[in-house]
Amino acid sequence: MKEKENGDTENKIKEVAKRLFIERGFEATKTRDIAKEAGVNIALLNYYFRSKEKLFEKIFEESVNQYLHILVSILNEELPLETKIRKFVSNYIEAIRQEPHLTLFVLSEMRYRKSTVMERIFVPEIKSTQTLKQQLESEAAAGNIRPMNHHQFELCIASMVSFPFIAKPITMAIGEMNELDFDRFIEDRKTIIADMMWAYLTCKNQ
Amino acid sequence: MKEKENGDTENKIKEVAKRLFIERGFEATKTRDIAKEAGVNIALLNYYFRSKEKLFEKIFEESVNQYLHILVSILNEELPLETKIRKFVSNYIEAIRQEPHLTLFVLSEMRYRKSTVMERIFVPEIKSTQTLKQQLESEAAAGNIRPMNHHQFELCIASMVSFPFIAKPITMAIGEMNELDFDRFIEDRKTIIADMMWAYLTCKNQ
DNA sequence: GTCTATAACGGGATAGAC
DNA sequence: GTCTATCCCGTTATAGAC
Repeated sequence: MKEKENGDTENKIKEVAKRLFIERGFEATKTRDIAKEAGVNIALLNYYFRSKEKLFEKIFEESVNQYLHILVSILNEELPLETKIRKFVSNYIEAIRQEPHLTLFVLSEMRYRKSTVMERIFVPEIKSTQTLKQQLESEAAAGNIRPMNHHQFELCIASMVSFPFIAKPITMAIGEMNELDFDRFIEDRKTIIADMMWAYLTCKNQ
Repeated sequence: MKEKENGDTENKIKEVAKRLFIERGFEATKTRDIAKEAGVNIALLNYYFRSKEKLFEKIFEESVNQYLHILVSILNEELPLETKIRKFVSNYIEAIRQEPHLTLFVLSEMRYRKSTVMERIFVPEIKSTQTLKQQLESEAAAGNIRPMNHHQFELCIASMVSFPFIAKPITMAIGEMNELDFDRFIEDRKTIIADMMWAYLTCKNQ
């Protein structure tokens, strides 16, 4: 009876599969590679998950959930607007740093796979975030900031935070950066992005 | 002798292949699909391009070039900074509208294919764009704008412009948009993005 | 649960006729 | 140049022993 120290083969497979899927995408990931790196046989993948497709769907759904929890949790906190923006940008960046390939993975798989994940999970979860919207509206009504569509607002932040990671090879090549330079570049961005959003909302000299 | 009205089979193949590669990526695009949609046989692909790999490389290189010409041409024009920003954002958005899948295609293929395209073409082309950099520096020296690293500046614009297209399905779902709504949303962004960049650069009340 | 062996299939590439 | 037929490999999935 073979018994790995911590037992669970199923999790080992899923863990490896997740890493490979995220790095390479669905098509480029071969079941053989997953099995090999997990130290088991292909037959086991099918024993636990029935098919490559099913295994992928499970992982994709988990990834989307993981990605969402990064975002949503912060948005509903009770904080003054400027503080919230700064905290959100900073946490968002840190979260992506933990799993830098996740964004591009989700976006590229989303494009030609008509997964039901989006309607089932993504949209409901995101729409639960109404606090920020109300905050923008009331601050604008009070004349403290300029009025702004909250979707535009959110998309600006999401863009500026995640794009450098999505386009990391290009960013690094153009700026002639090494890994350390890139980290510093991203660190600087925390302030820049928050300042920029805040400048736009509050700037008087238009 | 079969002669199509406009002759060139080779171009027909390349055209179809380009569309499919851009829509689906390298791995998910099958030579059989290309041949079928081009109305020819697989043997012809290899006759003209030797292999799927070679065909792809050619198309990928062309796509990168196409993408770059969108960007670089505007950046070197002699225009006042604010005008240049507004024109750049607007033209960039229009260019992406012509080929909305191109950005995600280039970025996702870039990630796990160690193509030589980037070092050979991308970097030299982008680095030819020094005008904007100098402009930012001299305006800052004159006290007209706040000092800002030009890579950060460029990346902010590129992010906010291209991200909504990369994440189009998500953007549309969250905002409950149809195609027309999305177009309007993007149209609004032209002003928002330019205003935001300009507000950041010139805002006094920090 | 885990393995070996093998079935079943799909996909890229080529030979050779026209 | 363009086709048909075919090869051959890699990949997914399953049967069946342990």
